[in-house]
Amino acid sequence: MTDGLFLFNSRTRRKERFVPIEAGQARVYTCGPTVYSPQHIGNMRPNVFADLLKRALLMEGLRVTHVTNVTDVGHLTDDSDAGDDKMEVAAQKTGRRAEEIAAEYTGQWLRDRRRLNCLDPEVLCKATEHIEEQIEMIRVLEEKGVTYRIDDGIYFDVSKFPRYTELARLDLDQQQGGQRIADVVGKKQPADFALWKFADPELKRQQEWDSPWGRGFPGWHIECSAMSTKYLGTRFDIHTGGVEHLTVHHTNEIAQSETALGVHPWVSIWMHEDWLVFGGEKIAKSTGNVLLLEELEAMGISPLGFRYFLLQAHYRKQQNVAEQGLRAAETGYRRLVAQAQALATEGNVDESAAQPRRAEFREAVRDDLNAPRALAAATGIVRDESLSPATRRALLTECDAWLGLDLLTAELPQATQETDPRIDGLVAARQAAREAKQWAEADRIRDELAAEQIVIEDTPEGPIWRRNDP
RNA sequence: GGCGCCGUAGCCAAGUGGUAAGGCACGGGACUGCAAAUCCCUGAUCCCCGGUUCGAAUCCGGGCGGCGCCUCCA
Repeated sequence: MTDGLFLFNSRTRRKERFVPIEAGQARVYTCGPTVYSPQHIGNMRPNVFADLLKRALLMEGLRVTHVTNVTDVGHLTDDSDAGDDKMEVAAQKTGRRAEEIAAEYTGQWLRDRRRLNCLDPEVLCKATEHIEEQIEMIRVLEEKGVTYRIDDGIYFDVSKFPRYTELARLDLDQQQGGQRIADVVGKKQPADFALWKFADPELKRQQEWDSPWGRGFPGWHIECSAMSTKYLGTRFDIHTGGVEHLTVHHTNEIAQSETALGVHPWVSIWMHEDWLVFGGEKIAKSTGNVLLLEELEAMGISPLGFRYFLLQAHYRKQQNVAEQGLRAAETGYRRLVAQAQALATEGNVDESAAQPRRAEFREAVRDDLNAPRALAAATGIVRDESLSPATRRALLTECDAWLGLDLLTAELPQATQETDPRIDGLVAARQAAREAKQWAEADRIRDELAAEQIVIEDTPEGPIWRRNDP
């Protein structure tokens, strides 16, 4: 592994050197959230991962067009339409409009992304605003003769797409799909999936549209194909998403897109991040063990402390989330920031001395976004006393362009910001006792405050206090 | 049943053929009236068995254990 950015391609299952389709320009599509409920920390890993990818591409000097979708139309719980529509269910439960729910959770997601220092995508597109494009793509597929109509909707016939099993290396005869859910009657083969679903006249949906095939709503997979084509063209460089999408969603996207657009490969590199697990189980809405970013903050884990946590593991491996690990990350993050910011600003930058350290960091980034190694390299820079403080600062600024941890600019929580007359009084009383060398009294007050989770720190400028993290 | 991932110090986690990164915790030290905060130091032969090799955590074979996907979920 020498020059260039190497990325693991799920399609070939190898690390490959990234070569953009158009020189100097990278086009990336990321499967975004379905906004029927709050996005939890498990959902944030793909955001941070995609952000690291984007920053790595920028670091290579490329222009980046990053497109992310928001699924704001309830797709169905499965392709065969045997389950409930999550947007519709959420709307019914709360008595609110689907649009209202979507707007709320889209906003929450964007806020959390930004607090995690994820760069905004160049294009943020919503499924409901691209119904036309989806219908158009389905129309093209129909013209090409790969669709068929049954009572339930318009379906894609996967037998018409020979490369169907390629991405996930499927053995269709051995797939056990349809075992846990009832299959739709009339499908030619289990893997066929809906492009357009007909509205059930009995059931009044909030979200339905007219189409050449009748009133209804789009199948889940078509939105990504239609919107990526609109904003990135008929072929683009990188498509990211969670591992669980390999077998169904991305496989179906490829079938639709390559058939409709007549291209291959439609996407050069497919990248998939693995799950965050908690107590031996994935963190997901379906398992119910979700935790929100704001809940993390209430525990004393800052958003960037959580980003640091995520950077400690490689994106292609499952990462264990546990309170101890989160706290370890928060502590490690604060110390790293404090050390970085303590570096003197004056002095010269020694370029030749900086080079090996820079190389070490970039090597890690270029090796399939190896964040743990990159983070270790940055930690090494802060503490490398053979480098002048100015050199270290300069290097850390470069590193942070990728890490996104605000190493030199973050404002750490200050201990003395809070004022409380009673506590301030006790702290002052203790200080007076100390000055009178009445140690027993001083310690008694300190113990009293400690019992309420208040910690006193004696600094050269006098005592300060803070509440211990819960 | 098919596809895939993983098992490294107390915890998290890099490393994928040449003799074990990093973080946190613990312990020791400095500092402190004692603490806290801070700084310094300190720990593992890599799930088990067999094989290949001059040499394996790293490759191959066989076990044991955990996780994910094949419904929606990042």
